[in-house]
Amino acid sequence: MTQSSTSSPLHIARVVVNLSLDRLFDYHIPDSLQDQVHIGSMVVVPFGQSTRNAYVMELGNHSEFGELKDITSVVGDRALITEKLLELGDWMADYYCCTREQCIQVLLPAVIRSQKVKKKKRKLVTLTSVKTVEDDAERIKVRAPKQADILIILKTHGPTFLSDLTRKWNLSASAVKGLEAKSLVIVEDETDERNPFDQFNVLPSEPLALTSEQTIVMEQVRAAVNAEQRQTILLWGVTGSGKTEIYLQAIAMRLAEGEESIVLVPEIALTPQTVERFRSRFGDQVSVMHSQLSDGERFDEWTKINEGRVKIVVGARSALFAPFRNLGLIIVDEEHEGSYKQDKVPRYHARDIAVVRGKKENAAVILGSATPSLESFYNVTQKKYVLSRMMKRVDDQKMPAMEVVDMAGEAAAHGQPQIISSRLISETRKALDNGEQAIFFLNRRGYATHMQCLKCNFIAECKNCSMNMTYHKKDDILTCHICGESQKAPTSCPECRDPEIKFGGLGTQKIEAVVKGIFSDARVLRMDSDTMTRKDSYRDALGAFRAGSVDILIGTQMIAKGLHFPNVTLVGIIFADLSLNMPDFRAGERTFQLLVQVAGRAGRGELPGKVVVQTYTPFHSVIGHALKQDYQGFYDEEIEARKLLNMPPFSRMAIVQFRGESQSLVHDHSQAFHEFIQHYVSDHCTLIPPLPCTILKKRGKFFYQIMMYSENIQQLSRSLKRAITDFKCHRDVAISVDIDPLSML
DNA sequence: ACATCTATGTGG
DNA sequence: CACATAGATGTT
Repeated sequence: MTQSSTSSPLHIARVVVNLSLDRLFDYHIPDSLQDQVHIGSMVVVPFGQSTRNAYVMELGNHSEFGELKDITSVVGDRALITEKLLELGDWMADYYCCTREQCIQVLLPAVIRSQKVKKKKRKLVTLTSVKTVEDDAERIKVRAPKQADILIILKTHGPTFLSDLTRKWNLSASAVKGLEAKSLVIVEDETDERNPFDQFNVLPSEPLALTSEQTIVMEQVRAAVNAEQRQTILLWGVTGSGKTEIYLQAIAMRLAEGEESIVLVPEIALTPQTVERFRSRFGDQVSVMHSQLSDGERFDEWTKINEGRVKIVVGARSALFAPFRNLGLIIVDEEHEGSYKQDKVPRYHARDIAVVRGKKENAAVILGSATPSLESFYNVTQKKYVLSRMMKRVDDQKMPAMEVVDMAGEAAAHGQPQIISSRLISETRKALDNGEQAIFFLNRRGYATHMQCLKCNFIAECKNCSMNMTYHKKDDILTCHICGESQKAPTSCPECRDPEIKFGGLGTQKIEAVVKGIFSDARVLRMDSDTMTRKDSYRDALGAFRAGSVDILIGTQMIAKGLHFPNVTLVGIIFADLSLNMPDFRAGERTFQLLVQVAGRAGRGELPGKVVVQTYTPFHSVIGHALKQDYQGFYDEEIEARKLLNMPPFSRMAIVQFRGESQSLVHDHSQAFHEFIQHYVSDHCTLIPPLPCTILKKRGKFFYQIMMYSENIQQLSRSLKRAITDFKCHRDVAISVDIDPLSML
């Protein structure tokens, strides 16, 4: 229904109810609420027997329905979702094959939706009369000494929060009550904004002088912004080429025009270091959004943005939906990062949606990476994005020297497989002797990946998942990395009672033990999700490494990204084959990105860096390109392969997944759906019949999937939505759709 | 999601 | 027949 531009007020609101019905319902707007109901408002409506929250999608003055119920009330004093963001949500629901309500869940943070958190109110105690305070204190001293104390404190410190009086001065609230009764003080609610930066004192920073490469890129950014329809730039800059300074100056440029900016950073890279760079340049105009914020902090940050009190947001994936109204720029740093894809519905990719939001709100978009995703680089060749390149490190630092060690040869030489090669040992020794630091990378935590009985070949497997239990030596337990189930490690085989049990497969704990054995003089720190359990442990660990109280840092994913340590001269990649051998067409791409990113941690200061890559496939072309840091070479080869196999970006994918506790039921329904959907999709769509997922069973549920390929993903998505609505599925089988999946597991 | 309606099944 | 129970339908 189109909105008519009559002068008569619009009495009818079309809303989506906070249930996943994906339908619009009409309600009458009572006169009393007339000026409070806008598009994007959150309202309370009677629905069936109960009452529910709903979001206003459209306004009008005509309805197909006869009897309309009244909107009960409006939540908040202004629309909680901007019109543009609502449009974006609709677009996402269509594209990602999900309901509008599911998209609204990501547009509006849960703390805002639930309305459980309010602006924090604290009771502020103020003197009624400063002049007479001393006389008053003297007068009440005998009968109420505590009350007199309070008066003196208020005299010297001015208005004070009740909580501070009770905490710092150990005074009771009842004493304050007494004063209030005597009308000597007044107690009132004062909003107190939580400030996540309270503990930090940030020194201001000035824009840096740009290198010649950076100057050229800034010109391209300016051109992208000045274009009638603002453009998307792919900023391909090697590690250490100064991408962040580009971001900062681009933001400053928008700020000068009164426009807002969003900076997306992978969650794992959202360290205090990163935040500080933005805070030091833009101070209080920056808001930070990350998963560690408390509900209260998140509420305050969101409110600041919605009320226009900050102009810049730095945050992980969900910060893309910051409710700015005059957005000028979106930056997606490390755009190739898989963590931009949300793994629950709606399974959106923040980089792709950043480009869509940029289009809708005419904001420029900068996608930055040293190792762009195949999709993004392909989009450059298709003229969808503009390419900017920075091939030199600032200050003319050299790229680290990379060398490969053939672990098969190493094993032959020693008569058994080795964990740390002699080459890596000697390089580490050299670095340690020079007082330099080293990083060892292995993307797998735990001590051993499996526990096996040498006699009967029994392997400990999780009872909820089709997965081997990983051995963790520290607690002497076997644990499942999927469901977290753990048990005491047995001392003999649970099947045949044989005491000879073998622990096979490398994890970071094993590396730690081996490294400590070889370098008994070195201070070793392991960083993985097992050691980084406390809220601040990540910051503390990195602080210790920075301060030089750690020589060798061993870790998983979490040390691969964006860390900047000038004293690190050596990076050891323990087992490069790990990611290469994944059963996924993106394994090569991911390995290349990982190797180049990890290598980028070396030689970031005065000292040159060295990288040792250990692998059993030293002549694999992906490893070859990574050694030469040759992105273009890698891209050309990989894109050719994708073309031959008609894989993304040449075709687009959707995965339909079926899950349930009964394997046969799940299997049968996936078969039935495969039959069923034939009638819904066009000939251009390729259907792969249902297959059990790589990990068949997770948390007691079985998984089967149908893969679909098409040139036109939007059309495919729409057909899928219709098919799923029409398909009669058993209650105990759940269907979920992943559009543009990143992983096929 | 939840209430309500409808078609079908079961006992004896 | 009464009653139970699974599945479909509607909520403005």
